[in-house]
This record gives sequence, structure tokens and C-alpha cells, in this order.
Amino acid sequence: MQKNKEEKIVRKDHKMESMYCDREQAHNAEVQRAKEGILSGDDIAKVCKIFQLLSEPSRFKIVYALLKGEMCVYHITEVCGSTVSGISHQLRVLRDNGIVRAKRYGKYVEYSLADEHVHEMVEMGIKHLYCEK
Amino acid sequence: MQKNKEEKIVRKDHKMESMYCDREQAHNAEVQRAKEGILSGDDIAKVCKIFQLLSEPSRFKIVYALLKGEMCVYHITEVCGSTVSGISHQLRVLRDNGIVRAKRYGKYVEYSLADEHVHEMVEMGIKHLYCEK
DNA sequence: TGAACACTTGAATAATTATTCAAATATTCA
DNA sequence: TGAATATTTGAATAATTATTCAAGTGTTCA
Repeated sequence: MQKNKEEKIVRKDHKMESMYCDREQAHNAEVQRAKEGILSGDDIAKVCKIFQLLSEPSRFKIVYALLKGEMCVYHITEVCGSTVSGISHQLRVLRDNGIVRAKRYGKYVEYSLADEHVHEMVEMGIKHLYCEK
Repeated sequence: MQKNKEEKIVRKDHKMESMYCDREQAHNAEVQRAKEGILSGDDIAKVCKIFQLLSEPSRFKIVYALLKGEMCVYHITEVCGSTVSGISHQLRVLRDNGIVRAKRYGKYVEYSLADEHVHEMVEMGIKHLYCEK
């Protein structure tokens, strides 16, 4: 009993072949506007990356701590908790993404924020926290 | 030859037992200020959650699309790409986290933004995009 | 009532990534 | 130079989660 693979599929997810919404008029207007404002895949990736970097509590705490001034790895660990190794790994991620900057003073490596916009982003996040109903 | 487990460990990650930074004075000031401004674990989780929700391109696109107005699932799919099922899964996540709201009109379910702060967050993200040197 | 449409959901898979341990590197100082 | 301190890094593990497929529910309409 040979069966076509297609036949087995009850209802495959569709990918914008046709319009089947009967409130088409109203909707198309929204769709049109939404499509016009669309960002490039590249831009979306960039915006999402910064959100992603701040979405991990361990990293958020590091950035939040550095808002107050530069610090060496051990002290960041002291403020944020976790281990020196763990913090160092996260600092690398932040460094690779241009969020923090490292300067060596002898044995110590001082970290500070490289990007002023991040301030705003963090503050916006916190504002969001307190604006919730 | 019995060996203590401790002896085997070359250098274990330390967890703020002592200060060993000789720029202690300067540093302690930073550490102190950083610690004073510390948020509760709960608050950090909340802030990070909103960043996390916006950090996934598929979700970011949905939210970004809804800035322009409410839309049904199929049209969101049309604007954002992916499949109806995938979009529906993400809409559930956004709904569960109070970012979007759903209203049923007959067969159709219209989604819209539930939270005005998200506007600001998204716009801040995009602003960050264009401010980069 | 039942067929077609609109959406949701559960389970499975796959990919990403935070954390940890162990070891390496870099710097100072005796 | 070598011992101690400060930080980095690689590999392994574990946890989280986006996506997909298949099947489910809810609604309309002929």
C-alpha cells in the first residue's frame, strides 16, 4: 500500500500563500504598515543581540554594577556573586560585543562600560520594572 | 598513598572570602557604591525577563509588527515570516508574560500590545542600533 | 450536521549557552 | 628565578528553549 507522503499530512503549516481573512480590508492596512516599517534581518539581529546580552542575570548584574564605575574582576565577583571564572567568561562575552572595555593595571584588569547607550537600556529596563501595574 | 581531596585541587574558584586587591581603597569605594545600588534577585529576574522576551528575533518581530496596530495570527505570520504554529507558540509566551493581549472576533484572534512600556523598550533598542559608531 | 477555516498545543528534536572544573597565562615582588 | 596573585580559557555538563510536526479545539457557514 503505497502512500504519498503528502497525504499523510493532515494540515501542514502554511506560509503566506493566500489571504483567507475576511476582514481583509482592515487587516491589509495593518499588514501594509507593519511591512513598511520592517527592519532588515541584520538590524533585527543587532537589536536582539543587545537585548540578549542584558537578558542574562549574571551579565545584567555586571553591567549594572559597572554603571557606578570601573572595577577589577575580583570586585565585580564580590558585587555580583558567582565565581571569578564565571564572571570572567561573561566579561569576555560583554567585551566581544563591545559592551565593556578592559584596561590592565599591573596584575589587575579594570573593566568599565564601553558603550554609553547601555546606560539608557538598563535604566529603561528598571523603569519598566517600577511602571508595572 | 592516601591523598586529601583538597590537595588535588590546584586552585579552586574563590567566592569573596578576602580582599587581595592592593588598590583596595579606590576599589572599595566602587564596590560599596555598586553594592548599595544592588537590586533584589526578584527585580533582576523581572528586568532580565523583559530583555529576554525581546531578544529572540521571532518575538521581537512580532512585537515590532504590533507597534503598528492589532493583527490576527495569520497576518502576523505574513509580516514576520515563519509558520502559523511557530508564531502561535511565541504569541503564547508573549501573552503569558503580559506583553500582548488576545481578543477573539469570530474565527479570528486579534493580537495587540498589552504593555505600553514595551514601545519604549523597542524604540530604545532601535535607537541603540543607529547610534553605534 | 459537517466541512472548511483559524488558531492552539503537546511532544520531539536540535541548537544555544551558562556554569563549573582544571589548567594555562600574565604580572609582581622577594 | 620562583612563588604568589590575578585573570583567562578550554572542555564538559546541564539547562533552557525555538522550531517543527501532528493532532487538537473553536468558529462559521452551507
